[in-house]
Amino acid sequence: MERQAVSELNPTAASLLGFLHAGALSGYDLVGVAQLFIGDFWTLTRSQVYRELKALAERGLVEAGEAGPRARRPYRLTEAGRSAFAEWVAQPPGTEQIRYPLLLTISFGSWLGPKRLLELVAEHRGLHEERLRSYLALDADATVEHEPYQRATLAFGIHYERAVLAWMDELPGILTRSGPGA
Amino acid sequence: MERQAVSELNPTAASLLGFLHAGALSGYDLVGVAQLFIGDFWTLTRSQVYRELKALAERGLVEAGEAGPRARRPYRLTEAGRSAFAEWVAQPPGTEQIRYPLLLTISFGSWLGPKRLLELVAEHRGLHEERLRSYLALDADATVEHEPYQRATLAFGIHYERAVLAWMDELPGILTRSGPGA
DNA sequence: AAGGCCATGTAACAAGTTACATGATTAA
DNA sequence: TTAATCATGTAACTTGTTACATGGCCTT
Repeated sequence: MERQAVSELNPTAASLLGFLHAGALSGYDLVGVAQLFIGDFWTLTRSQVYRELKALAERGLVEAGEAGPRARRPYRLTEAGRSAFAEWVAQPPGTEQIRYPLLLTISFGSWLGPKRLLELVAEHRGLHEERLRSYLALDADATVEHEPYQRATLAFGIHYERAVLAWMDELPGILTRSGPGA
Repeated sequence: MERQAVSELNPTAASLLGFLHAGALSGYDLVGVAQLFIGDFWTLTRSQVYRELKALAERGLVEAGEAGPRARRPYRLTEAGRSAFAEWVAQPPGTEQIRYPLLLTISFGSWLGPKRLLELVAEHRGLHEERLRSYLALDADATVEHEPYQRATLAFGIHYERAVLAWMDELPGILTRSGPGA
């Protein structure tokens, strides 16, 4: 059954190893860093991070240092961790996953009717506008030295948010044919 | 603590109830229907479906009929299930979740360099082209009577795939400044 | 020096995935 | 009529989420 070929890593764990290249960090810090750098397209929570750190420590890919104030425990990358990460990052990434509850609701839109649906969409629209604005600001901000890789992921966000907004803009036309609902 | 207010439903379970409005279906059938109608923006697996059906049956929201051939057990919506669904569908949907491993890899792109990254992107590109093609075909196909709600979700897919492709097209420009890698 | 807030972590539960099991059909 | 295939489901494990616990830090 081979529980673990050589060093199978899930993407979340691998990302943690990636961030630890910059120096030892506590679980709490890692959550912050991860949310900042990959949070827009890779959700993770604190509990996950702590669990992964514990598992990584058991596998010898990280080492916990002595606890500081507030039980803060810094984790340091080991050599094994370094090479496990290198192995992971070289692998072809899998396909994306999207879970969009608004689309579900629209799928079952016949229970609500176009009017109510468009209200719901309008509520979401603001969020997407705001995200786009913040992405564009980041993109324009020359003082933040983005390395090209961050620019690349940022560009994705910009394209994505624009697509969502464009889609929302054409929804009234799609939904209001064949009789108004509710 | 209130384990379950009146009829808390997760979106997956709610969708199953939604599909059961059209008549009794087995778990297997439900997987098929769901994959067809919402599979592009809401992943679900067989095991999940069976588990949810069992849970829904325990809560009286569906009823299992007698097993047919191959242990096929059809589930029928109850009145309670009907109203639980109605309640769910009326609620404002949550925000979307995206998990895109390719973006993760790009985030850690400094370990690979632009050349290798662009190869990875090229591999993914085909998939997105194909999805876009199939969406456009569906959209153009007038023989398939789409109700507007399906058109609406389809339109999302089209915008999304176009955005991904456009993003991929501008990646070489973003990544190849500041020295070629690998 | 007391009260409230915030950093840090854990535990319990829910949802998602992978691998396996079994019995009907179908085709050779 | 046996072997192959496929429909249907279950079990075991991994990942993700929510709620809670604790104790240092800051403010008054």
